[in-house]
Amino acid sequence: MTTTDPPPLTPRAREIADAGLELLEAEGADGLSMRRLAERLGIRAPSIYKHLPDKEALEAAIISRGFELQADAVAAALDGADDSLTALAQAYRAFACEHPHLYRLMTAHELNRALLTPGVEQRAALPVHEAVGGDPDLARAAWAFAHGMTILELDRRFPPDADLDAAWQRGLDAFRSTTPRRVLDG
Amino acid sequence: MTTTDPPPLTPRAREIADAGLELLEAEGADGLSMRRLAERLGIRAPSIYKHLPDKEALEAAIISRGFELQADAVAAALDGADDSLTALAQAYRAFACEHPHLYRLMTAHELNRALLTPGVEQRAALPVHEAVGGDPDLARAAWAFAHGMTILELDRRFPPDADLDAAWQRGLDAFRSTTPRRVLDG
DNA sequence: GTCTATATCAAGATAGAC
DNA sequence: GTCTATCTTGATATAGAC
Repeated sequence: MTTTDPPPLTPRAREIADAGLELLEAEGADGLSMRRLAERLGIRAPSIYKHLPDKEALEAAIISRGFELQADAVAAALDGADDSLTALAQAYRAFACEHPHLYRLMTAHELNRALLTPGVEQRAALPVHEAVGGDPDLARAAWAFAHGMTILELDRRFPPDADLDAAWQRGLDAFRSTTPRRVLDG
Repeated sequence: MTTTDPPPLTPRAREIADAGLELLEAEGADGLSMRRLAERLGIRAPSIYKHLPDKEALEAAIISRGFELQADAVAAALDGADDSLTALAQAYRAFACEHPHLYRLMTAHELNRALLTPGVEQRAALPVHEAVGGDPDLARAAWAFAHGMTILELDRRFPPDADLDAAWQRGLDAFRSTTPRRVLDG
């Protein structure tokens, strides 16, 4: 199977996507319309279509940028940390809390990967796989835990008095106390 | 603080909400409009407003029904099961896979609890707390894991070749191998 | 690269008659 | 309990001039 990478963004398309990210962070996904984005850029909505084919491409550009920002934030937190699993979890949660609308756009829908900048999603996912010792099943379980904690917090699904730091601790302890399949096999 | 429970639904409002649930399951959240719901009921959209104040109330009625269905499904699966954690996880995942649009509506947004049927959300959450031995922090961590696995599967965020059964196993093993705080304290 | 003008569509909701 | 008629809003997107 061959898939074609999306054409790289022109400089102007990048500017538009950056403004879209700002708008998303300020107003949420509902506020991210072509009209409002144009308003923020000081142009009219139809002009955007000269640089990006449609709204899906705009969102994909924003999501790609989000994965880059997330990977950078996690890499910085992991640099020199002695407890990599805790550092990873803290960085993951902090990124989402600082960019809640972006995190939701990145995670809370199906994703047309063909529209993303190649490799960005994998780069963002890599630290989780490394932190659990390379077991892909365990990595997926740990990611699910982190995403669940994160999205439920953002959506205020936990009781207001819930101690989320404690819940994170209990979950991370659980994943620490289990044995990677790679160890059992090796 | 006193909060007022929503008025109970009239029989006709229940019929409308039931039809709304069917429409949601058939067409997804985007298909759940007042117009299309009316069409399914053989009436005109404005008539709905004689029975439910607005769309938010309709959604709350559907979500309340969803919690009831979920609690029933989980209770049935737990009845007589020897491994309650596994049975709970399987029932949770199965419910979501059988009612993906309903599960999303129930979980993937903020929730105005004041509009829900009193107690339904707590009843649905109770089995998780019991399965982990009563530690609320551990229960929240386990719920986050289950929700993360579930919503990432529904949104097709795992690689197509990922072994999700194995990932569930690894996660459940992790939570099994950890020590409930209640045990440490007691 | 941006504009005006417009097409197309669909949403939630209300007023008031019957 | 349902109807018709309508309001209001806002969305994505295209054609074609400048």
